[in-house]
Amino acid sequence: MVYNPQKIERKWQRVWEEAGIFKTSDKIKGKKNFYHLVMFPYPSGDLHIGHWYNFAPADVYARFKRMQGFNVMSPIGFDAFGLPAENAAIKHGIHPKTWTYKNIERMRKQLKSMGTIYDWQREIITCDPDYYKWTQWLFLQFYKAGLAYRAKVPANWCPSCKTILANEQVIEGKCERCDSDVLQKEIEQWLFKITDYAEKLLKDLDKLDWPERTKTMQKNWIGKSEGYEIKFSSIPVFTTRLDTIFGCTYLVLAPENPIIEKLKNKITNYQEVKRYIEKSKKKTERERLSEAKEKTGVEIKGVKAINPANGEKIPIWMADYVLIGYGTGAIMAVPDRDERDMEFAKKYNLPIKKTRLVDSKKIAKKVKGKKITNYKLRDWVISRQRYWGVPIPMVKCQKCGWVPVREKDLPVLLPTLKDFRPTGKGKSPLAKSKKFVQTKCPKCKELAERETDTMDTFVCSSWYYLRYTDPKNKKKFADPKKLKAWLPVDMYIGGAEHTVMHLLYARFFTKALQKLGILDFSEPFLRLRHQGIILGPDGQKMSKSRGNVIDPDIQVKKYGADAVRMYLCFMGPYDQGGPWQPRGIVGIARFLDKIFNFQFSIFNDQNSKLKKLLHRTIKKVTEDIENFRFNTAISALMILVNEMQKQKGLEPEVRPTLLKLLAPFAPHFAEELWSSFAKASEDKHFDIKNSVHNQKWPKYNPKLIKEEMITLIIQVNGKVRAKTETEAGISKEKAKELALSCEKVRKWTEGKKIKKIIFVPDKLINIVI
RNA sequence: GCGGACGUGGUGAAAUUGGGAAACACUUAGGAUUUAGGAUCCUAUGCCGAAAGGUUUGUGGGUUCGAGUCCCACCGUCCGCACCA
Repeated sequence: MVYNPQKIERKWQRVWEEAGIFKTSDKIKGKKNFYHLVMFPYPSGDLHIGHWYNFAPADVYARFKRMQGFNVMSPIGFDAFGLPAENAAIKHGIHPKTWTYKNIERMRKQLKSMGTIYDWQREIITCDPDYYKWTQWLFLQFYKAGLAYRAKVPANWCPSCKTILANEQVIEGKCERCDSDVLQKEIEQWLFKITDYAEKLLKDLDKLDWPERTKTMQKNWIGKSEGYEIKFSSIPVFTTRLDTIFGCTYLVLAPENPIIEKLKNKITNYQEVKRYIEKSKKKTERERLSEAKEKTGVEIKGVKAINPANGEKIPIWMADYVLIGYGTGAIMAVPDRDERDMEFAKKYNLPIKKTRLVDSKKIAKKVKGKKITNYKLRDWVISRQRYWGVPIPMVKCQKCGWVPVREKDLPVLLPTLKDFRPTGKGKSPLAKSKKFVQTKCPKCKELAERETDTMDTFVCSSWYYLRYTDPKNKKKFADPKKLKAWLPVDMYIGGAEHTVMHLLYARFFTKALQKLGILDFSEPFLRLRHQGIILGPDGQKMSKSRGNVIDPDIQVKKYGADAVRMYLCFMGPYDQGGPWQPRGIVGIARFLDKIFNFQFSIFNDQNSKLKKLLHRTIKKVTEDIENFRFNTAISALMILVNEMQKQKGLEPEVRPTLLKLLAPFAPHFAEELWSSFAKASEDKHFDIKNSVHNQKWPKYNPKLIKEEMITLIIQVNGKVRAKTETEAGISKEKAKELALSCEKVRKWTEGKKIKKIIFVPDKLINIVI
């Protein structure tokens, strides 16, 4: 018999699908529900090896949990709205919708070839009206609760994508998607009040089983700091170091600070001030960042502020190193204590004064300071001036102002536009469709206009994990009973790049919906694990131009899906990723081949070495999968198989147990051998109910993993000089005797005085001379 | 600059609480089998050495009977934040 993975895999995928063995029901008697979730993919066109690395080891975990007796739900869907679909569609001259659904079709096929346990009946696609109807509904709930509001705020404008971006989507002053320099622009926008939840988002991190670095990054992003707000004359200032107030020698305002406009009449150099304001407005975010080393500023002449601590008159300056969006947009400068203030003071010859530290609380009382907590987190701008997204369900009426669309009129359908390209004028292409724009006011029924901006895609992905529990519900976004049955998510797996975007937004949504009484839990994802990034064989990021892309389809053709799954698990720690080694997968292929062609005979020996190894392997594989150490789990299986080969016969339980342990990693392979094994041993037709995947995960016998014989390490002065086999539980005295009788040891100890003996039971003895 | 993670053979990597460094693979070499190639099996494979033995976890120091693991300094890589007062 030759191991032919392609044939086997196709066969079993068909059998499983027909039998529906991976369909999930909301309740199974005697089983606990386990919600296992992978971050849903963006329908980019082809499944690349990175997707496989996300989904395959995750599927190993899901299958493992399933065999452990949990009722596992592992759903999949597509995060289908967003800029890339539009950009690709523009490039290829097709409609984003056509492009998206074509890609989904293709990716579905590829996903199925992986042999995952996804329940396809729960599939969701965020650009389906059946889905985004509820995205709009949730927006309306937020609006009613005051969590969605409209405001003219300075926001990040990407001139290439021609839309506003959230702070989280600007990386080093550049657009997260296209790398263009981002400009500051003031437009009226819809925002979500995520800042209301800053404290809760920060505090609740403590109760999550998430990677530490991810929690730290969220903490830093939220950026809490406590301090005081005090007034210098009429100018409020925020400081965390009120104790340094006696060293304050001048004030600095942000150029955008509205106080400057109010002081206009008193300012003697207003022209100069205005020029500076205009200049800093024109700078891109990145220019401001790159100029960070060289500070600039202008004195606001004609006005002075008074330091409330000592009554001193001090000058007021304006500089763009002070940010309008943080604190009060004004600082008290203490050059003696603050490097930045010192640099500025030196450049412009401002006074520098040695400060004496005082008690913050006392001085706060004296200067009437208010205790204030500030966060770096800003409200989430969700308006996008682009076509391929969820229409914001709001109507602007001349008489009534902004009015929400009535719930029964949802969804507000995204019109099919021929020209869907962004306009660049600060309005979405939807504004070009009269049919879409013209509507009646839901309140007064007069003619009115629809909002034409669409929502940030991250809104769609902030709640998709809720919809999976009840994806076809037409009356509710999800049935409360079903939500209760599954949520919160027990295990969430995906890339670390979503740390301050998706993962933060989803947490905010959950908290907001809890407050609205829609959900009864406060955190969506209890446990989180990240996968690393797979690099090309050359150790570089995979890219078409470098020609180092590994196509999973080709690997599957060559070695089979099971080998690809297993190799991805075997290559190293899951969160580390690393280069794909073309030769590496060969080792896995050989391993599977070896098992497939294994010739064996059965015999009984309750205490055989192999049986003990088997139970140790069960223990190791179980613990390793639970801890996402797939690589060492596989190496343990390899050790077992190597030992099996050395033995002349097998204990009856060895083979079936090995197949169970292999089942999560190589599901088709294990099923094939399991079925032929079942047929042979029971001489009846294999029944899918007895599938290896419906077997109970093996348990180890604690008695069998206890060692009776150990290898005692004998050290002299901490150096290994000998090893000896001896029975477990040997006493210190006996061990000493044994050690000193060793010829190799005597060579080192002869004629020397023993100072000390260190004995570690069942492990080692160290003779110090 | 600040914060975090990390640094182990030719390669991917292992290594409970400080206790055998390099498990498991890949690669390479030699051998068996084979018409040949491939596949498979056996042996070897950190470095120096014929061997005995010595030596090895980025560098330097420290704690300890004993350090890849703990502490200090430095070098390097990666990630995140980036004037947040």
